[in-house]
Amino acid sequence: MSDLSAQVWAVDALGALAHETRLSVFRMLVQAGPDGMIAGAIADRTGVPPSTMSHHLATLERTGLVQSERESRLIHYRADYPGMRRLLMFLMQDCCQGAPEMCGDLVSELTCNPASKKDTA
Amino acid sequence: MSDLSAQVWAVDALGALAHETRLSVFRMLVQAGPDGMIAGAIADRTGVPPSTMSHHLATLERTGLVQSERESRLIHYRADYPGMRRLLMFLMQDCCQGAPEMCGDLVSELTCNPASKKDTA
DNA sequence: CACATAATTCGATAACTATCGAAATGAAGC
DNA sequence: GCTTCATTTCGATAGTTATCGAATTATGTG
Repeated sequence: MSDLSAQVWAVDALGALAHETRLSVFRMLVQAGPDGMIAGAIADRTGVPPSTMSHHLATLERTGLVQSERESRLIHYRADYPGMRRLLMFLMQDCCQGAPEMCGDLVSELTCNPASKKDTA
Repeated sequence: MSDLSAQVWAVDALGALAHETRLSVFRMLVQAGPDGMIAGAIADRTGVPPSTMSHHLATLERTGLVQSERESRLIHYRADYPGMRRLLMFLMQDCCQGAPEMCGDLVSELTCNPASKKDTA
């Protein structure tokens, strides 16, 4: 049962990331770390009008890829790490069936180049 | 340079998978293994008319997630493993920056539960 | 070459998604 | 309780993507 509805969710989550603006925002929020960013700052930094950005953020939140929290007048958005992890798990496990040609050694490649290319070969 | 254009490609590839029919087809092709499946069989098995399926397959192929090869009158489609691997790499490395909360231990979870849930918790 | 079969491309229509200004909501501060 | 500021919701329009039958191309067979 989990598999069919997992796919329905995955289609939605993939669709949420399948947009230039939304993918940039998600990456920006990953970079921003646990504090995330304020809605207005996200709109400013991307040059997208607030009402448009609000829709994009709602799309990302609806699929569980970002979370929001109001702090007085400001709304903080942050990347939802478990949500993204769930998507990666779906792709590797349910979709690719863990096939090593696709999934193998991915993490060790990351571990050797942890999120920056400063480290020389 | 690679990062900006990698994102443009990723948006396309994510969009290719962000469709119920196309995601099912991709999973079906992973299951089918290296021989892949014939176009008509894919259409039959999903109940989607051939012309519609042809568009979906073209979308998947355009983004490098499947490959096709003609064998006389039949066209074989197969999952493009390096293409999917590239997408997983993008998501883990460029998008998530290898953050362990999202990317950590994914492969070991796969290794312990290789593509089946028979194994109890 | 006529024929049959596999698949694609064309073309029109329907369905969905994106965009953004204007109006509404929510939260403070005076 | 009026004002201001941050953000969302509404609503209309534009743009993109999906769908599928009909026409076309590619390939093999008698």
